[in-house]
Amino acid sequence: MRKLSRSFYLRTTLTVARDLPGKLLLRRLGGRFLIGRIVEVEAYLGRRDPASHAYRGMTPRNEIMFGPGGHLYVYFTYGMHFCCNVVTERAGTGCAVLIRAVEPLEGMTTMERLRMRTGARALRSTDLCSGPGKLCQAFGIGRKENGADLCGTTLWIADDGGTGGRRDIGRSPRIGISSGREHRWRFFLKGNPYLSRPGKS
DNA sequence: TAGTTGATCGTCT
DNA sequence: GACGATCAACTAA
Repeated sequence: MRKLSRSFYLRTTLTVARDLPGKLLLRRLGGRFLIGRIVEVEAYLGRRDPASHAYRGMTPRNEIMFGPGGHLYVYFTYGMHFCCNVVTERAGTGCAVLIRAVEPLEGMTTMERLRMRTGARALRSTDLCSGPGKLCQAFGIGRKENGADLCGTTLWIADDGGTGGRRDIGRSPRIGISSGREHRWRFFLKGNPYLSRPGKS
């Protein structure tokens, strides 16, 4: 298993987004490991993308997006949820990839405990990390993780050669976007039961 | 199964 | 002051 290097993240955002499904998200949390396979992501293309937080330029909230690739951009939304993004490309571009869903592989009892804290009731394994807000909760990702270096030792992404080639990757319009006409910038593992919603491509 | 709604607050206009 | 890259519970059919 190989930790992804900085050069992986510095590539074109759509390329990074297409390559992320199938990779492993790893988190060291209080002496334990949390591991999940990324199954669903969305690309946000910075200044030229009306749906991106970076569309109107840099603000105190989104400044991490304008840093170099390979860092985590975490933001708070709807008054109750966090979402986590992988910053891509070189500094100044404001590009990122939102991680929307993960298949839990290790540390599931810790994930369950973290998810229960804010009152979730039914917790099948397919409900643990099947959405951007859910996976942040399950992995204990919040304000403190904003700006975390994915080339560090507490939170990173790795390749275990776990899934096959690009034929397994589906593609569809992004979810929850209302501004402008939508692009097919959502990438997911076809037929995977851990998606935030069925992957029709 | 599809559609609706309340919770809750940081961010930007 | 309005709204959002969401979630879970609820209703109707």
